[in-house]
Amino acid sequence: MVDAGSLGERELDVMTVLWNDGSGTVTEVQENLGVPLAYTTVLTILRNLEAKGFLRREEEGRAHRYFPKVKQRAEQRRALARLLDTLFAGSPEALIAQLVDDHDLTPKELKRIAKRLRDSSADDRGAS
Amino acid sequence: MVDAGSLGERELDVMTVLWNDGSGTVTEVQENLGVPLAYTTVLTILRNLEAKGFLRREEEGRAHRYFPKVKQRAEQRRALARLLDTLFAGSPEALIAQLVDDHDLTPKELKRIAKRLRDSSADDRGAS
DNA sequence: CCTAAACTACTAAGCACATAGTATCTAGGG
DNA sequence: CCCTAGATACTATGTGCTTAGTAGTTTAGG
Repeated sequence: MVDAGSLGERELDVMTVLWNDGSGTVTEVQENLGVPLAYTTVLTILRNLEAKGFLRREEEGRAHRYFPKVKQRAEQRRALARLLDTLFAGSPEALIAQLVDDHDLTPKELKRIAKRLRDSSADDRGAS
Repeated sequence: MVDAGSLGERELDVMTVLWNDGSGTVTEVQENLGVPLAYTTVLTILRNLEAKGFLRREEEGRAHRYFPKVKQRAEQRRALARLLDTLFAGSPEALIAQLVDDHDLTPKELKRIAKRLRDSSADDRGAS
């Protein structure tokens, strides 16, 4: 199958901890996970993620320290692209509209986003 | 497990066909799927989706016609919320920024979206 | 009436993810 | 030297998704 693309729910949780903290041992990850999981469960997930190329590992004393090998940015992009393709028919407009309609975006946030869009827009029209 | 929440990849493909067309028989769905799947495979997916409550079924002659029971909107919302929570730390801004930065958007689209945001913003501030 | 075609129901195999137990190793304190 | 604590490696179970085959039913045509 060599999907190598999609992370499972828990796998994603674990990756998120590592992205936030930069690195972690099994114990550290276990502690920083929202959900309570057995030590060995966390270890298994980490090993699976390593096998799939999402992490690398360094020895640290008698333990191992795990580091993200892929950037969160890359996963964000991948997941977003997939969501766009599947549920939103490839229309970013539809997605953003949904976001605006469904979420409690404050006017403040909206203004910031609108500004960002305007800036970006300007760039696209001919930066420098 | 009664997850009832997340659709698999193919399940989502099938739902998309039904959302687009309004309804479909096994053969119709099979034909409108991008991927080539055996008739019985499509049937199985449809039955599974029905069992999970995503579809309902009506007899039509000797065949069955399947209808979406959940709205695409609902699934969009669910999937978007989930993506937001997991990979984007609950920040719609970050998500939109990503969308913009990844240059999936033409200036034209950006302008339309910005307008939509402005309108929404106005609403929030107090539409007259 | 009988056969072919279309359709459904039942069954099944393969794989990935979630979860965790047992066995083993290693370092440090008595 | 021995034992305990902490760590990893190996193994295992349950579940869900994907894919599809086989058996059975129903309908239309000859």
